[in-house]
Amino acid sequence: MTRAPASRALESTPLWLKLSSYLVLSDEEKMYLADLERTIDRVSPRTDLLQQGERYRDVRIMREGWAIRHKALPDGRRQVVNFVLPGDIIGMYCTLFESADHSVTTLTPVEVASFPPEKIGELFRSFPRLAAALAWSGAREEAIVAERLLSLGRRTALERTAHLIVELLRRLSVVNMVTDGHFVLPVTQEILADALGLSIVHINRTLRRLRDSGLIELNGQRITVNDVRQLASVGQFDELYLHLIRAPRRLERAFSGAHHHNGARMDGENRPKA
Amino acid sequence: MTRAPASRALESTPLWLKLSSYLVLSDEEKMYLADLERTIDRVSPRTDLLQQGERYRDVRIMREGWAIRHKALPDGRRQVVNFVLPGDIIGMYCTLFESADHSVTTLTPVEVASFPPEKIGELFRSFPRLAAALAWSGAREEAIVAERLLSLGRRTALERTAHLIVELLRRLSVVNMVTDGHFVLPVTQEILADALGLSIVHINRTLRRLRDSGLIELNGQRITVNDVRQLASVGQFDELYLHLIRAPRRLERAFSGAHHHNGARMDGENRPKA
DNA sequence: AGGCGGCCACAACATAGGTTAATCGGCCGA
DNA sequence: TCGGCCGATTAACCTATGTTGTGGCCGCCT
Repeated sequence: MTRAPASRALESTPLWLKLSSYLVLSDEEKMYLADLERTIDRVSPRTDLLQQGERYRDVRIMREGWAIRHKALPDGRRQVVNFVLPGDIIGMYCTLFESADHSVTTLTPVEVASFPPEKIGELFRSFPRLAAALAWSGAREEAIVAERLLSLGRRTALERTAHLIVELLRRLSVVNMVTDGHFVLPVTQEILADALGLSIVHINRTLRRLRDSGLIELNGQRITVNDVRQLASVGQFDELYLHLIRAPRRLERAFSGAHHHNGARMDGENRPKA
Repeated sequence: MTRAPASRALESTPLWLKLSSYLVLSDEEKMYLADLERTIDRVSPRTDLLQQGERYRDVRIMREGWAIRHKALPDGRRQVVNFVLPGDIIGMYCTLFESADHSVTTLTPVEVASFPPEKIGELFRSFPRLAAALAWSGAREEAIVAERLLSLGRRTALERTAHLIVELLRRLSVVNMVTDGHFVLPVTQEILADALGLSIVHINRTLRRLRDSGLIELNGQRITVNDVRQLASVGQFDELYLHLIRAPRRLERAFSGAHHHNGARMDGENRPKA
């Protein structure tokens, strides 16, 4: 793990992009966020950022690369709970727990920022709108896991696989990682299998079917989605669960501090005072 | 739905019991919590407290009875995401989303409290320790869903079923709903099937196996767990994911407000449970 | 260059779990 | 009291997915 200076503090980081799709945030908030992303580590592929049973440390922001959040059974069976993509947060509520009930492992070279969990409290106090945006990001993660539960419980292998591909497409779009319907999927079939609750052989069969039907193409790690509509329909994909809609108006009342009398609007370009 | 006056405002509600297992809270905090639970509704069995696609309204606290959180596919297949037990919160972060991606339906007569979501912001500002405890409860829910994902993806039918029974036993214990290893399981086999991603027939077979092996007994809605250890071992149950351990010390730094000088210590007279 | 390990691919076979269908008992409303 | 309905139970049969095993490709090390 290499620690490196932040090179693009005031550029648009993936997290910033993601949060911006939800809430218009002020420059001041952008600066605070940039500060959270100041301490940066570079991590090699196939490295654990966190291990099941281990004590939690810092909160982390994924800036670049892919990782997986996964849980293992004592006998080695493994389930990938979710993919960690640029702009995702790792262990946002880690202070609340004594130790981690899952592992996080990098798939590619990764760039992560870390900050001490106390910052979260500070955030809620001083930048409630930003905190709300982060809370949204966290709640959305839960929604994604719940949707994957629906997949594993009630969708067939073909449906699950199609659904996952569309989900990744949508999530990656938000952070500008999709061009013309294709993106890099730095994932072995074993990992896909562990994410979808299938055997590696069956994932292979299923991908073949999707390729044969012309819905997707695979060249190495690049996947091209030829017909999103149809793929989404195969996977019974309904993007409601991604909660991509902008923040509802009522958010202001709930999260902005009553002790900040600045009249800031939740959906405007206004900003609360520090 | 009948609205009724709160009858036991200052008694120990299930939520209070649950939070107390995590954090020792002050009388002031108890009173604030009681205030959140002041507006109470009674709801009949098989009633939706929330419907997929519907706009979110209030935050709710389950005080009595059971409900399920579930998601449905357009063709009717259904997955139960989680059981909502007394002391659980429904839609804690509901302000953040425009509309619900799941439904919540009662299984028994239910007593729920409702409060407007703005209270959550107030909570974070004025009662940070209580807010931390609620955040813990929410984060734990996510952990439970992730563990169920592991079940559906990688555990066999027998393992899943055993695991769920032990999980319910543990969760119900915290709110004093278990006596001598037996509790009321107000659930049809169809619901169990939908929770475990199995067919109704196969759940039946599986329960039979568990009964035949003497691990559990079923009489109507009462289930008796004869040998928790062994049942846990069948289900590869590791309670780590329930995060039942008392709040870590570092919590105080993160969540307590810097502008609050109430002298309450985050870890009170706590000690980790054996 | 040769060998090795990781990953993909596919065929042949095995099985956990799904489906269909029939029976039974309990509860409730007419 | 008599249906009628809902849920549990079980048997017989079926299929989606798992398992085992082989071969091929490619990159990497020595």
